[in-house]
Amino acid sequence: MPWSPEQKSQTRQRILDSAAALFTAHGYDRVTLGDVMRGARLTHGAFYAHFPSKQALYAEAIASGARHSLQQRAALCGAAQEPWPIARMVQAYLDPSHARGEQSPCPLAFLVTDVANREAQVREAYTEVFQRLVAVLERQRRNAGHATESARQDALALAVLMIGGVAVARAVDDDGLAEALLAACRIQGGALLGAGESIRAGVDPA
Amino acid sequence: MPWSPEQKSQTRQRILDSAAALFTAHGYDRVTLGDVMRGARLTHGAFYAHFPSKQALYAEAIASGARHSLQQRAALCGAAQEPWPIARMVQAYLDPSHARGEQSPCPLAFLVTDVANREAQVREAYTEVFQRLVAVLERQRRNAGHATESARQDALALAVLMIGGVAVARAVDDDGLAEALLAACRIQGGALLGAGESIRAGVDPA
DNA sequence: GTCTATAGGCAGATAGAC
DNA sequence: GTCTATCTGCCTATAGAC
Repeated sequence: MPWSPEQKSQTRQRILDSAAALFTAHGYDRVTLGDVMRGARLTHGAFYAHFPSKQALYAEAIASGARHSLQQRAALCGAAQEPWPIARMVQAYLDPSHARGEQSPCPLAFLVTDVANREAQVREAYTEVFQRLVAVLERQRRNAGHATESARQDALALAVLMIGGVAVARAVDDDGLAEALLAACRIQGGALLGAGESIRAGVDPA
Repeated sequence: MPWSPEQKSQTRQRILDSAAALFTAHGYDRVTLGDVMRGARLTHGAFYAHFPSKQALYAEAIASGARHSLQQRAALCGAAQEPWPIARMVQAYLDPSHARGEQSPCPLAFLVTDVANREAQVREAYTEVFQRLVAVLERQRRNAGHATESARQDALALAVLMIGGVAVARAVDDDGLAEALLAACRIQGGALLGAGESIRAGVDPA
């Protein structure tokens, strides 16, 4: 059975997709290479023809998974939408369905803690995707007429609110609490984005 | 060599302290029972005289560690301090030294992701401590004259900002970025607490 | 490139002497 | 209660046939 060069890269991509889904859902240590390869419809022996180690796969899976997740979420809130497509993206990010792991969840939130103290490769991948998210949020603030420094501060706080909100919602063992907490983040996030009256729901931050 | 009843509970506490420190720093899977027992100056064989399983130890370590961490942080910002001791506590929580793991770090932030999808025991422990933190923040808002519902929303968002801020700062591979992000959270957290002019540092949100 | 088989190591849990 | 020794199973990584 011959193998075309593009067939290999397709297989590689299948492994990567399987890895992104599994790692994001369960964390690095609770996923075995056997699980990943099974998800890619292969056996574990074939792994090392595509990646040098589990750690390397993890780093690539984070990069690939986060890009895919953010792009999809951005696409869902289409560029051709109303006044603030980014505000809608933030709301979608903080939706309970995302915290439950539906619709290609974001490794940034699902793996925050899992990444700490891990090899340089992994943390670099995480950092790069995080910077990308912050940049998107920051541009939105600058376009709304805010000073560069202030826009960056708001963007950083908003990114933390998004990631932290989903992460804590997932950690907590009480659906009602999780939803209340996500709602609070959506409101606070809306305020931070300056979406103002059109999104806020009757809060009064004094 | 005889053993008094209180000597056993002292030993148990040593194990618990060792476990809290190690789990918080490295996460559940990267810590072995051998590590924990070594930290308590015992050998691994003695473990099961005190706890039924590693998971049970983890749950207790989270509860004990978080209580200890929050109490200590609250104590550091003494009850006899200026107008808003809680505002000071929030600032201390979001200090880079905390994110670096100094001064008995908070499992709530260091283990957010590590706890997801784990046994009921573990998530219950996490949830209970989280509720405790939110309650403290919420009372502060109510005492400041805010409506109950609004106070709870603000408290939830603030808790997420604290936990998420420290977690992301730890995940990221860039000290400058980590500090900028923590600073943004401190400012945003100060605003959320209504600490206003006395803590804010020249930001203009609007 | 993919398979089966296995090397090699590690860690949770248990047994039994003291 | 604490120790040493061991059982047991799992997982990363490699070897070698196809």
